[in-house]
Amino acid sequence: MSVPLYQAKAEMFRTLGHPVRIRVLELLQDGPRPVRDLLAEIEVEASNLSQQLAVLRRAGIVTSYRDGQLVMYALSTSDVADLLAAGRRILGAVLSDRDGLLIELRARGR
Amino acid sequence: MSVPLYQAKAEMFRTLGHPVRIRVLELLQDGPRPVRDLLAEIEVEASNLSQQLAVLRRAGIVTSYRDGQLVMYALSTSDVADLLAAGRRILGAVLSDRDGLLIELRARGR
DNA sequence: CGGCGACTTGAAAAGTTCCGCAACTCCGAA
DNA sequence: TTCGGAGTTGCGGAACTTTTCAAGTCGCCG
Repeated sequence: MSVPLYQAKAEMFRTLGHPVRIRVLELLQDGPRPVRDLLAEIEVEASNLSQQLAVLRRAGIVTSYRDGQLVMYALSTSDVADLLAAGRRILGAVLSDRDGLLIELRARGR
Repeated sequence: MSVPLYQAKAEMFRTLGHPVRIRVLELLQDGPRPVRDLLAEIEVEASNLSQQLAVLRRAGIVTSYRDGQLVMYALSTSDVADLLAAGRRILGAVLSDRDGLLIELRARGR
């Protein structure tokens, strides 16, 4: 066992710590999607999205495959959805006194 | 409009993405603890630990208070424990997928 | 009061991550 | 075969984080 467990955990959380990556994961919660779709929903350069997807792929959080001329991405495990849900709950708890984000959180769930 | 929600989420995950901070949170899961204790369990300089604690404090994930000559830290919400548990599950899923792949590769002599 | 132990803060150096650009690969259609 | 669309990769500089060291605060004991 070369990498200590707490370091592997830290790496995993750090992998989620980027706005584009969070948005990708939220979109993938509803099922696999082609890069084209992700690109249409997230305002970012193609090369930037591609780099963020590579980060998620390297961490083993998503998988990709080619379907004809499109490249599809999917969550590698549905546990990711639980993690995002737990994150949402903490954000709710932490923001509950200040910052109007809480209202947005309740209204949209994402 | 304040900070977009997906950015607040990303910041929260980024906050957890550091080995020392993960260890602190794991130790705090069993209840409040003084800095002295944390320092004894985590191999790091006092000033470094203090900076990491400040990061967690600023993010609202932990709270601190003074008790006599000691400073105590505690999780600000028990939801943090759920998040760590969800992280652990994903790590398990991701690592076992990798192992599975490794075994398959070995079996095929590639 | 003065010193000590327990922490925190500030600031600079060292280390990482992010981002746009250009160059690339790959597939399918003409 | 050549073209174009869909993605990916490499690179360098800007932006951010982490670490370290020195100096600072705070409460307690003698």
